[in-house]
Amino acid sequence: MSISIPRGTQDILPEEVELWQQIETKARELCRNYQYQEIRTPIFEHTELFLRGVGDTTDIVQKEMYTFEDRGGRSITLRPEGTAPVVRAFVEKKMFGQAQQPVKLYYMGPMFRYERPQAGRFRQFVQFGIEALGSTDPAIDAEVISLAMNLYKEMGLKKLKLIINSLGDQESRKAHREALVNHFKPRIGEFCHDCQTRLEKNPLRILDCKQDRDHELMKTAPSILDYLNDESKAYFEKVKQYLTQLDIPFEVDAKLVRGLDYYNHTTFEIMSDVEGFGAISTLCGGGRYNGLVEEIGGPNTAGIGFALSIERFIAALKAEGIEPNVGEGIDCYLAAIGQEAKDYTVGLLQQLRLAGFSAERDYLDRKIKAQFKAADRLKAKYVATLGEEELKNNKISVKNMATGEQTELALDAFVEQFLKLHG
RNA sequence: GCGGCUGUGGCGAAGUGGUGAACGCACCAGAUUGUGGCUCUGGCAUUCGUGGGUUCGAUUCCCACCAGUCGCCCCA
Repeated sequence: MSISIPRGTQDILPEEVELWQQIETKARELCRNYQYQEIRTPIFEHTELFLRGVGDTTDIVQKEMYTFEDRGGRSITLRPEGTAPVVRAFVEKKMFGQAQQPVKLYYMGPMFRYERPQAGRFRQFVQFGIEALGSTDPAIDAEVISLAMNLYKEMGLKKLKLIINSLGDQESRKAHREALVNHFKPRIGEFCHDCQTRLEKNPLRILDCKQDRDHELMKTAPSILDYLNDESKAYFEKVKQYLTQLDIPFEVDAKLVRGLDYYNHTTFEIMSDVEGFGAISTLCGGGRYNGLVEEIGGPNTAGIGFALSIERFIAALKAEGIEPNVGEGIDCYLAAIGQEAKDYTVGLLQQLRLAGFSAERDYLDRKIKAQFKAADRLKAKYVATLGEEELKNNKISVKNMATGEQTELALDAFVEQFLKLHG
């Protein structure tokens, strides 16, 4: 073994690519129906974008970014998530001014986070995500959630769990934040080191702490849902109403906070509910981020979106025993005996392919028997054999591999006659 | 960043401190000198992750490192 693949990355081999493409195709199709358009942003951005966009108290920024200095001395970061880059493009290309509003975008591509790999976690992974910018209608929250749910369902996943929460607007968050600080401050010494830091920076995330989850103050902690002002409460109710209307079951979890700083109002997560799935069961996460566009330097614009990982999608499909459709066999394998015949197949092969058939031949100078074996492995529907006899008589033998039937076609009209035979 | 487990041919997998490292699958060849899927026969690891140590001797014992894997933190 010489050089190996970098830690946390993976080669997706042809066999596996089949499933990837099925998911990608389904996602694009769904986006078309929902009227989300693809946007492609660079794989790296100025580090500053993520510091501002993702939030400098987050784990992503604090310990997971692939950051380096380029030759011009600029600090560059491989994108750890897709929302900040999309918002950057939205602001920079002034999409807030385009005729079609709200602006509904989707992206699909690799993201990078420097983490210790484990089941369902990679250093390079592929996210599919959508963003709807410029609307505060709760119906679009439901639309975003439903797109993700429908993608999973259409690929065959059954065991899904949707969890939603509302963090409320600025005013509600502020009131809740104060209540949290007052609640934890007197006894913060009993909490883990991280929580002590969180108290000042982002007390909301204390609720998310797994280490101190059993502490009595956790159970009595003020719930965000009790601090939503009337407007926020009404908004959340409307989102839930639409989800119900769409027959999408959900669970409300007031502790669902999400790791990124920019969220407000609706947050949600879709988890796999399959027995024996890895420790990481979150398939998709998202939420509303009404202040983010302004933070990045654009006009006050509402936004909501989600991101899901294709790797975890595939893991969930496998956990539920869903197999990709196996590829069809090839139409014709050209077997040849003797150099003259082998030379002749070069042209025939091209004719077949240009006529729309999938066709293959032997390139390892194998014997006829081995060529048939290869054809069988390719699940060839027909094998056309060309030898001295055929060449002499301007014929080519064509065998139907399923029935074993063999017929002869005119060599100089092979493709036309094969077209009829193949149907 | 921390912890558990693992590291033998293309893949799966047994094994022992001491001449030649089971077996299965896959692959290749032949039986069948121009025809696949079945069967039979034969072939296929100067070598047991890397480096060091213990020993007369190590794939097997010890240490370090590396890699994989699962979990913690956190996330997609």
